Amino acid sequence: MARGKIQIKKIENQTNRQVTYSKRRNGLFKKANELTVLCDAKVSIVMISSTGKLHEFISPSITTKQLFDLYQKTIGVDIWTTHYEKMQEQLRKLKDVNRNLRKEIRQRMGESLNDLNYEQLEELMENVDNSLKLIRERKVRNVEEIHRNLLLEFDARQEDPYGGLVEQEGDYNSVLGFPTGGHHILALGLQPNNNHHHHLHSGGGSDITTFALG
Amino acid sequence: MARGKIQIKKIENQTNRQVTYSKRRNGLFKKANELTVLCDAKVSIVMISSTGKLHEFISPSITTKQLFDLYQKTIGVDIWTTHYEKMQEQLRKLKDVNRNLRKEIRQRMGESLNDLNYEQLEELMENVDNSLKLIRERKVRNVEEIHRNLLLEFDARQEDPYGGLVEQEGDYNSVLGFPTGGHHILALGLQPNNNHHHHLHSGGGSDITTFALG
DNA sequence: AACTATTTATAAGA
DNA sequence: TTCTTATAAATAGTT
Repeated sequence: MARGKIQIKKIENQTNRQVTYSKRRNGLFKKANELTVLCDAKVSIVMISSTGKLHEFISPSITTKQLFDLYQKTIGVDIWTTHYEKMQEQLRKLKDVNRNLRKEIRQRMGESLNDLNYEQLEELMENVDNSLKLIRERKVRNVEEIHRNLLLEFDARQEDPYGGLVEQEGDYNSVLGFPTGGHHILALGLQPNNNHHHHLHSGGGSDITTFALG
Repeated sequence: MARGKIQIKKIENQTNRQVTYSKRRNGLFKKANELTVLCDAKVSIVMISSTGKLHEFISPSITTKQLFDLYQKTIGVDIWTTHYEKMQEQLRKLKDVNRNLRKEIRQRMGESLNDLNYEQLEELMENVDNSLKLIRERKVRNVEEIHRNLLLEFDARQEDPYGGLVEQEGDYNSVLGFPTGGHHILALGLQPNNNHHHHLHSGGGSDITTFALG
């Protein structure tokens, strides 16, 4: 738009393209800022260059998060889906597992036995009978020995209070051999990525920021 | 920028402000589109006018959601914290419950008894002993009756397979009276809001869209 | 990063 | 909202 008109098509020369990107980005952000002030509007601009750099402009009166929240509330697009879909799946599976655990306990307590057929009932009975023997056997042991073990246990548990995460413990599988439907608990890495490069682009208390993609 | 220079400050006359907003918004979107094409960049603009209308521009090569995902991955700031913080808390509590349930089962099976003192061991033994009696008693019942109950149960469970959600079942509380730390599971409403008003702003296969806030 | 000839955006008016 | 147009602002090509 100066020293000659240009066609609006991709600039093939990479250097030219980057220079133009930089100049026009500044122009765009300046315009966005003017619009913010003149019209009392809220503007968010996020852009990624052909080299993968991320730049953003955000009106001073709002945060990007707030605008994103508003955006998703207004448009209804499930922006969060990819992030909480996995967690919801994990939650659902944990609830299933807990449900099965509760059921097993109830059965071991002599409740909810209607779900069991005769063979399962017999199996359960033998299992509980055997458990009772174990417990009784244990009970008759010297109390001092129990106490000594407790102290040893206590030391060990200082480092690993619960013996690992649920994921490491694996799926719920009934000791009585009830089908569990093949549930699988996934390990998820849901911590925010923090090893980013953070670089303030424009001075003067502006809200224009530049980030490098990981 | 024409017929006289203007100060970059809020236009007080509302009509003027809206006219300027509309004109400059078009200008900004045009510039954004040129930048997209010329420099092979990806640009997202979301803006909210002083009257609460939401407008957006997005480069054809990407969706707003993709750019948002990329934004959060790049910047890593916990934009989503408020959304998944609650879920993480819920996950943590479910895992606690899960852990306690597993522990109780192990103890009922005669394992992990070192955590128990003598009184608890005795209580457990009596409990299991009583459970065994219940199960044995049940086992001697007529198999036909069991079968009849099974059929009745089956019909009932068609509607409500698991008898309610974990939330409704309440926290885990050991039947043996172990402390649970007062855990509380929260119910979350995390469904995206879909009752939005959707209105295409610009023609010509553009990616410029206008939304009215609910 | 600066310069500047030109193109483009737009404020005010219709 | 759209058009017109004088003028301010942005910027392509150059240094």
